[in-house]
Formats: sequence, structure tokens, C-alpha cells
Amino acid sequence: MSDPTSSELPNTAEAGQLSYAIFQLARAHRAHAAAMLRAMNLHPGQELLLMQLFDHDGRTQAELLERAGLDHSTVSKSLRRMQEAGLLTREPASHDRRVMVVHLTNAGRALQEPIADMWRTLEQVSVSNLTPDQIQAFTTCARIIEKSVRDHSRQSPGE
Amino acid sequence: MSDPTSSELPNTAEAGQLSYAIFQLARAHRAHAAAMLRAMNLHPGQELLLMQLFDHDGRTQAELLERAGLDHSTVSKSLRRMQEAGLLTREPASHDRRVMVVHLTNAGRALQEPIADMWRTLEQVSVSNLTPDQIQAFTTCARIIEKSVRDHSRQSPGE
DNA sequence: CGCCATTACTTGGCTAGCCACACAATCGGT
DNA sequence: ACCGATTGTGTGGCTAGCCAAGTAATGGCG
Repeated sequence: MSDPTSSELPNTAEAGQLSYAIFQLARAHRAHAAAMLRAMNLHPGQELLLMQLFDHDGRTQAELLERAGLDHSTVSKSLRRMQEAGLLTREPASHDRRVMVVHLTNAGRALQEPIADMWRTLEQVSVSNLTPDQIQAFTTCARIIEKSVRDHSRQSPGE
Repeated sequence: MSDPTSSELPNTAEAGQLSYAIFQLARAHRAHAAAMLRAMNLHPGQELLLMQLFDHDGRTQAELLERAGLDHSTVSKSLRRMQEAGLLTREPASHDRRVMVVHLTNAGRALQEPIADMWRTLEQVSVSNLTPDQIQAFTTCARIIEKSVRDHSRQSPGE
């Protein structure tokens, strides 16, 4: 059966051991999260917006997209679908009618615990074969790498 | 300007520090890769299939999708677009006419070095603020986590 | 006061990626 | 030799996500 989708490093990525590992890890991680989200009738990415609303209900669309780090159009469409699914409501703000204020419905709020459970499960599975020291070191490094990449992206976005 | 899309951990992900860090890191990482791929007229994901062909030209579609870890439909459509872009050719195998054998064109082969450069750049940026020990430890942990997640996904796909 | 730049959001168009279904070729058992 | 199961691929339909262009409301400047 030759275990499926195991990470065999292509020669072309020989010089990108760490980067390729991130790539493969993210794939597996996201697939696992997607499976759990499906069980609660959510699509990957929607949980990020909901989590921002759990933290502070009644945010504007602009606040949501900045905090989630997504494009306006992505957020606009995603919110519309979640509204149609009955998870939230969108209303123009009274003081500025361009702004759309987003509120959770009861159905939306009901997903807070399931989503928190998903993260707990994901975390538990992820760290299951690591020592506490490794967990700490890995998380720290992940944030350092993220910052490095982000900073570099800002300097030379084209390449 | 309150640095954009910096990883502020939502309360709902409080119990998923490491998982959320992977999530954010993958986003930044992928965005940076996507920008570089755009510069060579590629879409994210296409480089994975091309790299498999760089390693061994003339693979079948089934080999490509297993090695890249993608759905058959994704590969089918992606290959069609790359064929239309003149990067590769697809022909039915003589011994089994279900099988599609994929070959690189000169235009496709010409992308090998640019893609290798992309990985080198990505790696260089990623590790720029890490010590060699950290790089090694991080890569090792990433693979361990990937394996843990994959193994667990196989046992309980629904949750 | 009026016009223009800015801001907030929407829409259209594209690809990635998944699932589900459909189809054709091959293989296997009887 | 035939019929069913398997395998390899294609298609349709959905959402995520991006970019680019368009619309509407606000704010600022002359």
C-alpha cells in the first residue's frame, strides 16, 4: 500500500527542507481540521471569522477581514453564505451606512464550543508525539518564521 | 498602522497555541510562495505537479496525484490548464488506454530552475532568524506532527 | 457649497481543492 | 467468453481565496 501522501521530498525542493516540511504539515493539518469542520457543517475558513465574533460580537466587516488576514471579497462572500446558513446577521451601521456590522445568531453562538473542541482535539493530536520542550520550541520557531516571511513579503512583494 | 495580519490568538483557539501557529505560519508561507509563483505565471499547487515531473518525466496522472497528495479531479483540471498553457502534454498510454502519461514540454522544463530558486529563496527567508539547531529541531518536529495528524486522520476521519 | 479622494463593501472572474457521480478500459473469476 | 469488480480519468457543483473593477457613502479641501 506504500503509505499514502507521505512526504517524499522532490529533488527540486532539496534546498527547501524546512519550507517543504511546513508545506506538507499544513496540508495534513488543514485536512484534519476540514474533516472536523465538516462534521459541524462549516467550511474551512469560516471558523476563523466566527472566532473573531466569539471574541467580540458586533464587529464590522473591515475589522473581521483585518484580524483574519483575508481579502475583502473573500470575507464578503463567506459572510453572505454564513448569513444564508443562519449563523449571523449583517446590518448597515447607523452612523455610517457603508459599514456592515455583523452579529451572531443563536445558531452561530452555538458553534463556539464545538469549534473550541476542534482546536483542542487538533492540538492534542498534533502534540501527541512531542515533549513539552519540543512543543514550546516549535511554537516559538513557527512564530519567528512567520514574522520573517511576513517582513520579507512586505519588502519585496514581487519576489 | 498596527502591523497587518499579525497573529493575535483568538480566545477560542486558546487551547490550540501550536495548531494556530501552524495555521498562521502556513498562510504567510503560502502567500509568499504564491507571489513568487505569480512572477513565473504559475498558480499555487501547479509547482508541486511540475516538480514531480522534473524528478521523473513521463509519469502517469495517478502517480502524480498520489505523490502530490491531491484529489484526482484537482490534478485532472490542473494538468489540463497547464497543458493549455503549453507546459506539458498528455497522451494515453499505449499499453493501457485509461492511463494518461504526462510529459514536460521545453517551456515546462524551463521552469525547473525558477522553481528551485523559489524554494531556495523561501528557505532562506524562513530560516533567516533561526539558529542551525532550531532549523533542525523545527523540521524534525514538523514531520513528527505531520505523521501524528495523518495517522490520526486515518483512524477517525470523521472526528 | 460642491467636487474629488478615500473608505467600505459588492460583484465578476479566475484557479485550487474537495466530494459525488459518470464513464471507459482493464482485470478477474466462473 | 462473458459479466462484474476494479482502476484511471473526466465532469459538475460547491466553497475558499485572490485580483480587478465597480458602487455607494463619507470626508476633506478649495
